[in-house]
Amino acid sequence: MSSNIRQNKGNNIYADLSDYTVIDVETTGFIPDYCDIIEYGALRVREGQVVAEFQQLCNPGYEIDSFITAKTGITSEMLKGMPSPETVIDQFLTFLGNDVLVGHNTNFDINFLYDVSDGRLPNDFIDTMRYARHYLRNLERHRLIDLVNHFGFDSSNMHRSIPDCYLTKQVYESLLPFLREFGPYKKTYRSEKTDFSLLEAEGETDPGHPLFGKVCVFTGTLEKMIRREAAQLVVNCGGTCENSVTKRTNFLILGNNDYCKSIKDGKSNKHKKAESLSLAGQDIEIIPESVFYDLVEDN
DNA sequence: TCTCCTCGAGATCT
DNA sequence: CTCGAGGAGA
Repeated sequence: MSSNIRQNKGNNIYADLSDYTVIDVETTGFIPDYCDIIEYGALRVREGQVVAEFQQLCNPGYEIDSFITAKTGITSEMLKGMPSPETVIDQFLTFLGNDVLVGHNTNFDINFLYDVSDGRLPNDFIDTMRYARHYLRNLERHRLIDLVNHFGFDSSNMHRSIPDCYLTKQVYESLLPFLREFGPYKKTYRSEKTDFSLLEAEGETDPGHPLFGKVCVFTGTLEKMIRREAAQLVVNCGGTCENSVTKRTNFLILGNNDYCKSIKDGKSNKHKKAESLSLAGQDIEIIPESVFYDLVEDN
């Protein structure tokens, strides 16, 4: 089974559910083409309560690597006499039924299950990692362990399928309030991402602040935050943000543009335009990101 | 101005 | 894989 064509896979969805099934599989490695499931795990949830569990160790037919044993605690010895992954998949699919499947980095589990079931896995699924990356942007990392710690759950018993399913359920429930408040993530184009005109100041603005009444424009990738967050800081100081350098522009904030292949001399088109406007006498300053943060914090 | 495209960076699962 | 960024083209 080719791993990059999984036509009948379900969709990765945003949904506020109380009936679903949590899944987690342990495997011999990352790549479905070369690795196998060694443990199935699932929890059927109805009205928010676990009403059934499915747990089964499987023997892939070869010794498993020591680093898998170190990670999961599953040894080759434990798998002796266990059924093969292929002989368990039908029971597992029956357990899943038509439920939406909840997991952490669910694509990983789905791809293994899809392949071993020969494509009989059309269930839509929910990925708590994706939710967390969207709603908990301030977290440095979004591994299951990071979310478990963030929400204050007990992480002492991780890396087997059933305990991880329970933790994933708790994490999903903890992320639902964010979904309710902010709505599902929508793929947005720049027009929405960078429409800063609707931003309102959080708190009082200081007319004496250097950014008060000033028009700011960003170029390049900011190191410390996305543009919308930086734009909010500007608005909090009484300034506004726009998307292109014009005769109104007072500050151009330079992010990192190293990656951009089309920029050959280290300066973006916005940068060049700002320089020419500056030479023409316009009140425009070109400042690096670090200076920008000093400015907005100066209040 | 708005939409579509491409590119590079970074992250998660065992 | 997803996401944010600039740029082309309408």
